[in-house]
Amino acid sequence: MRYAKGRREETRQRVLDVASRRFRKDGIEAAGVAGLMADAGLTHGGFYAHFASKEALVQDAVATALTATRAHLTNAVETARAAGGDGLEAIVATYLRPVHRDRPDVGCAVASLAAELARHPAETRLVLTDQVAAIITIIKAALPEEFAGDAADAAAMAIFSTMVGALQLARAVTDPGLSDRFLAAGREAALRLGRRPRR
Amino acid sequence: MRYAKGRREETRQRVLDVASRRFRKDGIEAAGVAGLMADAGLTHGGFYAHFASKEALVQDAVATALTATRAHLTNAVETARAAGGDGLEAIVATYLRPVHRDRPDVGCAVASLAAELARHPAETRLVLTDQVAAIITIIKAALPEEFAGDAADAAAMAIFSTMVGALQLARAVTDPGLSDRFLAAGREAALRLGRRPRR
DNA sequence: TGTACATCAGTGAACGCGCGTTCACTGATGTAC
DNA sequence: TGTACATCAGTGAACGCGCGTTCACTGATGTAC
Repeated sequence: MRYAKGRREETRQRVLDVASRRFRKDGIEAAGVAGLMADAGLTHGGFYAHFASKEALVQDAVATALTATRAHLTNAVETARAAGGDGLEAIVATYLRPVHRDRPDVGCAVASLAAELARHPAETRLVLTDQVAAIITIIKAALPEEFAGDAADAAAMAIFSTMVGALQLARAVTDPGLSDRFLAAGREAALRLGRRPRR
Repeated sequence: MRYAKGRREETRQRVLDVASRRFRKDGIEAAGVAGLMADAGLTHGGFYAHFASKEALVQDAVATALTATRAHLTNAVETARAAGGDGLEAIVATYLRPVHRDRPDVGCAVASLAAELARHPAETRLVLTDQVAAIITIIKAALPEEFAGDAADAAAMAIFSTMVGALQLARAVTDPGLSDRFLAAGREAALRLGRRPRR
């Protein structure tokens, strides 16, 4: 049957939303096309009316997920600054919160998928690269004025690396106390990396 | 046929070595039992004479891989100290070397598999947890004397988080220059986290 | 020492299942007259 | 305004393939006599 005007785009968005959550929760390989479509209330055959391949969906889903994560980070910075607080503190507190550890499905796709995406085609890794660069820019903008140029880039990259690693370790480890300590150690370290070195 | 005395253990080790490399290179899910056995020069049916399940192999392979990684780190510390150098510098330089980024198959399984292992059964995650704790202990022992107790643990956990995150980002990103800068930023940050805060 | 037999690592076919993708088909809607 | 028809998102069966696991079987070796 032919469907009403905005329906096609609406369906595409629904599949994209389902995929971006399932990929982050279960991994890309473990989330099959048929299951994603079922979650979106459709049968699997219709998938290719919206995406050229599963890999094309992965690219769109990674971009969608990380665009949302960037919005969360930007919003955290703005809210903190409006209240007279520190932008970097807001980023670090948001990223290394227990709820972020416990809800990978709505969390940062870099933490949940970077290792898996490293094995994907260059086109897919390029999407990730652009998103990572944009996140680095957000962190850089939240750094104190003392940081400039290459030093600011390096600090932002180190802070992001620390947050990604700490979140993953907090998720992987079975001991809840150790998990909490990875989050706390990551927060403390990320903030320290955002201060001007005293040397 | 019945085989010579040490043959069973020899075969088991060969499968384990193949698995620990393939898991790190391709991911656990992407490395199938049949393929692993073929790489070990065997047919897939014999797999269950050595391992109760693929998950049991995963547990052994993760332990094997990370035991080797711990040995590399310990060795780097000892070699550096014997030459009058710094233990932490040796760890950081070893971990965030370009060759480690480019050879995940023989590298740290935490960097390549932490996110995937976070979705595995508790028994498997426990193996990872023990190995992570042992790595933290190695890093802690390479810290300056000023660090003590909880502060030393936190510093070691932050340093490991930074190294894991930086290595993953260096692997995932398509831009070689950006990749190198993630390694360099990670090295600088990890070393800074290993110095006593001046405040 | 020589012979008979039990052992068991390894083989290869088969199990049911899910994977990504293709394709002939459906049928309510938008468009053309 | 009313009718005929083209459109195309979505359906569901089918494609070949690989997955983890099971199982009857093989046959050189170690053991028992």
